[in-house]
Amino acid sequence: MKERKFMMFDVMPTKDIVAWNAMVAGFALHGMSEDSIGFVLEMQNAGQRPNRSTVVSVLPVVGQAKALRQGRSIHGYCVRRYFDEDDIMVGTALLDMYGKCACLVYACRVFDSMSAKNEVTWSAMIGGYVVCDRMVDALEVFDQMMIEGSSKLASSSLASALRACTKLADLNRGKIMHNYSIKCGLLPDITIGNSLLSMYAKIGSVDDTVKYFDEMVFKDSVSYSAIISGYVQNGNVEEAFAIFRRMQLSDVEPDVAVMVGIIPACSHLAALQHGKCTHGLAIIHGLAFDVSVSNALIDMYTKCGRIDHGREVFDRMTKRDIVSWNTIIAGYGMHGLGKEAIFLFLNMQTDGIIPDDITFICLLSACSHSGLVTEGKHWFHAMTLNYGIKPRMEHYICLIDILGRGGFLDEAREYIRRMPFEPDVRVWGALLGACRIHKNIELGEQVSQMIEKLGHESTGNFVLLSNIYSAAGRFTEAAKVRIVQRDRGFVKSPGCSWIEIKGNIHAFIGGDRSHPQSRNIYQKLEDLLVEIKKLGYQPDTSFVLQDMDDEEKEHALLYHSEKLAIAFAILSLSSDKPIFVTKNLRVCGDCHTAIKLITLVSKRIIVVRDTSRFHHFHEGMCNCGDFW
DNA sequence: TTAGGGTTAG
Repeated sequence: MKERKFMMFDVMPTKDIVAWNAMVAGFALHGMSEDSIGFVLEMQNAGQRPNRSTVVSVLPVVGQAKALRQGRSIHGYCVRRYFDEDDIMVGTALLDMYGKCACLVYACRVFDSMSAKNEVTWSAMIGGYVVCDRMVDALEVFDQMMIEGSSKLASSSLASALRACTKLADLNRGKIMHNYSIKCGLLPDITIGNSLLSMYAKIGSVDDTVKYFDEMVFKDSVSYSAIISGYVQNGNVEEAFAIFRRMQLSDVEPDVAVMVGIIPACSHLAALQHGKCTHGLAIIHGLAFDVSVSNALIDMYTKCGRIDHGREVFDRMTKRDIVSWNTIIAGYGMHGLGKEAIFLFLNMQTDGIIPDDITFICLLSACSHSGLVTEGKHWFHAMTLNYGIKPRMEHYICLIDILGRGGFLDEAREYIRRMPFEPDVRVWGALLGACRIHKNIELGEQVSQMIEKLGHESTGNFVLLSNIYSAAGRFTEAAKVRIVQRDRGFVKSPGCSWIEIKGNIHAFIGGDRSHPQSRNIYQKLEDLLVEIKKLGYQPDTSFVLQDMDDEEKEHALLYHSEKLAIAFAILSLSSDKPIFVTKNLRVCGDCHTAIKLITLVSKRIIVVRDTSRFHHFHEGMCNCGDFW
């Protein structure tokens, strides 16, 4: 505010209400919420009474800052001065502010009390429900508006309604709105165009999306980021890269949102070379030092196996937000570096950032991956006692995971019993996973029954129970579980591992012989098997689900996708290069043992990312301590 | 006074 001394405003000999309001609106326009709100207080101190225009200028800023306390006091001021009576603009600004502050009860109260509403009022109410994740209600208000027909249809209302359809994955309704926007002539509106594109990319087929994208007459950076992030969130990573390349050939410049959309595509593939190229592009376009882009880069590097690069990006940031800290803490957790994760958690607070509920999920999962049972329990309780954050289902899942992996199955069961809300299938799933690790058949069966009662079986849980039986040699029961799984339509997705060599992704499925170098790969694997058997490797056939004879089982294990990817990497990379493999499922226990020994015979460092974490294999050891 | 794209966990 010091610079203000030099402003025109300060040199004005007399300041009327118009001048004060212009300043409030000016700060608001530049997103300077604190200054805008502060100025309203300052004008009152200077003896100037805010009028309707002041209120209408400052309320959107209050909403943006989610400053409910100030918003309520402004509301009180409006009531005292009768501004809220029959003034559509004041009423709309108030209800919009309440909506943005997630205070829907008040938003609705203002909305219902308004005797006259215009299209902006309806739009603000629909938007309020969308902000608060109440999509069904948002669409109900939209319908009500259409039935009443007293206001014209604002494109903002349609945009919010389309967003509700997207969140609800309601493609049919979205398509109806698409037709409706054509009828109303709203399609050329870029906001509507991009909302439709975003909807198709997030819930439609790739064909639908490309068709619509190609039909768009005008495309801006929002169009590109909408389609790219929509694709990435849906797992259509290749298609996202294709659109990104099209963008580079177009005259549209990438912006922060485009970069933040495409960077996770590299993380999905664990494609470090792609990630580095994208990082380079962000630097060229002057976007690499943006907080959100840096956050996405930290995430990308940690998920591509390079926690060191992630840390470099983190250390170089001049400004960090809560996402930066959560991302780096989660990164250390994933790499099994729990102590460092706790150290950073403490550092973030000295840096003035208050941990949120997500921070604790990152921290607890870090404790789980590092076997830090005492620390995990401590932070779970401290979260409520010292930080006032009530544990959600996700926090319980982490806690059960920590206790379960650590072998404290009874304690985990007790925590579930004492939960203040009903545990969902994921909580039971965490306990079932622990039963698999610690081979506790009795509890495993009980937990499976609980999961069945909930009626939310998933493929993963069937596989876990089947594994528990197989590990105990009870193949009849294991087979029964698999039959039930098949009859109920759950299909186990095939294990797939991939590796990036010189910027190309090579993917392998178990037993796969489609790779051009398949013969060499299988030969290499046979050679490795001979070598590691000399070191005492015995195939752990309990990880084979089928009741085959031992020789068959050994073959099924030998050709698991992660082993194929590693054999190919040893053939393709010079011996000083670490090998990074990514798998779409958890690493199998037998592969885990085999890979430890492979690091000894091949003198390689092997890093495997599975769905849960990173395994750093080096000199016959894995940093997960054999719990994952 | 309203509206389109983005990063963290599970």
